[in-house]
Amino acid sequence: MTERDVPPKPHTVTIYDVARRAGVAPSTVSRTFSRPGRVNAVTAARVRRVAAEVGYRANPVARALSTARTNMIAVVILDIANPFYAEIVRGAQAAAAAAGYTVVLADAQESDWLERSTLERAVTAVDGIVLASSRMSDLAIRMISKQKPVVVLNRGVVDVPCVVTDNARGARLALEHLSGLGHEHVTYIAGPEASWADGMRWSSLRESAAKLSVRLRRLGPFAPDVRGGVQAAEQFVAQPTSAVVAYNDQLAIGLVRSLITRGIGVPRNVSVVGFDNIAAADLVTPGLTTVAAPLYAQGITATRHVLTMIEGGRDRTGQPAVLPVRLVVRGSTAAPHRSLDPPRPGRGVTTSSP
Amino acid sequence: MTERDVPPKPHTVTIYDVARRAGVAPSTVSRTFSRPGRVNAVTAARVRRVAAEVGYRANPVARALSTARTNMIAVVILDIANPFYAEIVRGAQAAAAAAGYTVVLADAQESDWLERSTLERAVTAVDGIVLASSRMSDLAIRMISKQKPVVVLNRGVVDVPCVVTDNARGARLALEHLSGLGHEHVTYIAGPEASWADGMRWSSLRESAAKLSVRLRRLGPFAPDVRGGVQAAEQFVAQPTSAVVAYNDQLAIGLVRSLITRGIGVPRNVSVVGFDNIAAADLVTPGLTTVAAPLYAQGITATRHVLTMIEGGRDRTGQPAVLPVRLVVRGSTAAPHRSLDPPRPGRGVTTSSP
DNA sequence: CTGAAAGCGCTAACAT
DNA sequence: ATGTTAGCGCTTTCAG
Repeated sequence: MTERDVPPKPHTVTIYDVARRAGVAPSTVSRTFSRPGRVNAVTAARVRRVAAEVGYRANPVARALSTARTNMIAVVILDIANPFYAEIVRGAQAAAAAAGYTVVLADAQESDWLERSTLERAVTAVDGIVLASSRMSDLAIRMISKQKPVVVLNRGVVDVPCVVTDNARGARLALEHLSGLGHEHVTYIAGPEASWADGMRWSSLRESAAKLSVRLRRLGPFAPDVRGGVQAAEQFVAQPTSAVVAYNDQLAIGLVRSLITRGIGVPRNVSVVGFDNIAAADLVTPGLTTVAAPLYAQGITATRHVLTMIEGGRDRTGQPAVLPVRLVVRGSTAAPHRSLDPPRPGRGVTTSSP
Repeated sequence: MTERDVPPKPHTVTIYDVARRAGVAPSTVSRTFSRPGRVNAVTAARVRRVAAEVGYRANPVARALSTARTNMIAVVILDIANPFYAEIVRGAQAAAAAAGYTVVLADAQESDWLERSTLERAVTAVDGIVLASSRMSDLAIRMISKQKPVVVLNRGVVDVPCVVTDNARGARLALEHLSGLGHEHVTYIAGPEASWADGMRWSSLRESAAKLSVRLRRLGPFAPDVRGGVQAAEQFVAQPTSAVVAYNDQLAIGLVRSLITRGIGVPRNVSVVGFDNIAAADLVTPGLTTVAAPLYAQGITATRHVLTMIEGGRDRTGQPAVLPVRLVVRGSTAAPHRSLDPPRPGRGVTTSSP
């Protein structure tokens, strides 16, 4: 019934078909598409017309073989279900598209092994790679970075170009906000041990805590998702503080939800601030105060960077590019409720942990 | 300082290098990898050893050019930020990987135009395509389906293989559940007009309503996200019913949230059931009762199907494959609270809309 | 079972 | 500005 049952011979139209029908050499057809300007305007026009008529479509594979460029870059993410990556991917896609590149998304599903094997296959087929958070070792990353242009997001790896957010400033902003509100004792809900960002956030928090005279405590590590936040709540309620900073928004959201379920008010009894500013941060109740990361910009920046490297630009393996952050204040933070605040009143004075 | 500054000649190791070093013909090396069995066991072993030694890695592009198979399939999704697709993609990836294929994820960003242009480029570079919900017209889909194997998810398109969920049964289950609880008047919060699934759900709901003697009303269309649910709430509260069925979980979640904010209890005053059973359905409070779609299975099924078509299998363009659904009952549904239930008591008796 | 040779479709020097 | 001629790295007949 449909026409598609008929043609058993899907002979692809090649450059030669067009060349013959247009009365020019194959190379001219090629040039018309890949090197416009190096061909007479009217000839080019004719070629294009014929190409359109016969429905010619350049075979990207053949082109790739001869140019050694696939015009694809791989963006590796840890978990496609994590909303954190959505904006990053969008940015990457936008930057890539603008340069004529296609993004191949690889979901590592939080598995170091899967990430490596996926990359193993991909590395040969793409021109560059953006690692949007990686579970691989620095060594492994450095290794593949020797084969293809690689830039790492949200993590510092020696000898490999990186783009990170200003975790130090973010941590400071969060703590200053809390301190300004009157909180003197805050808990940090840590993310995965292997997370570079977690380390940065914690150490910056410690520094700021010292300066601001707030006592800081750490709980964790926890999985960086809502479930992890629920677990964190269990430990937290044992000896609560009036404020908490969580490794990321999902952890914070899980914590808040669990706290509320237990009858502990947010921000009435506990103020919570997260990191990242994922879309959900604005949807939960109360809205989550969080350190906003320029997700889209991260994707753009990282991708532009690989693109530059691909085009021959020197991989300025210097300091990582650091993107600015800002504090988005929503409903999850408020001045402490004296009655429930200091677990051990009269004792809390200054200093953070050593 | 690093070794990578030295080699200005990244000469790739080819089949020829291996062949020479192993003392066999290039074709033998090729066979060793692509056609094992057609080569003497010990020769093969030697080749493999040498290959490993020199770090040979087959160039997928060259292979693709000569075989006309890229071993990649494209999975097109509407919105990477929509959690609905996460599991589908996982399933697709699993099925693809099992068959030695790589998934290229294309995010259409809810844009018909972007979807088409992306596909335009991808179609030449992949062996098959899975359209996990598409905004394109049936005609456009049918068009590309003539160039490459395509299977459509969650939508019926004539002459194109599809895999859908049992919307009819899902709608029935939802309504039976509500009816069984004692609800006699339910509102359907509709999704996008262009959604095939929305049409199916609505018509099935109508049928079931007639049989169960529940009065059914429709509100919408609304964007299929949390924000849409919030909007729906505004209209809903004007003339509420004791129960509502939403086009999808996100809409339901937005509705519930908004209702609670307005002081309307769920399920105390209004029972809500969604569709899809996305991860968040189990995380919100109260948990969302929903018609669970076998997301992962959808991805698997659709992908296996394209794979079959790619391998030459006849594209059984018959009836769409329909996957089973089940009702997951959580906290968002309960027996109606007589006091607030029928907007106009004494009137509600039977029949649904025509 | 293994060699030799002919491309896959396109681009990239060389020539003209 | 356009035509010619080699390949890119791999698979695949076709012989031996």
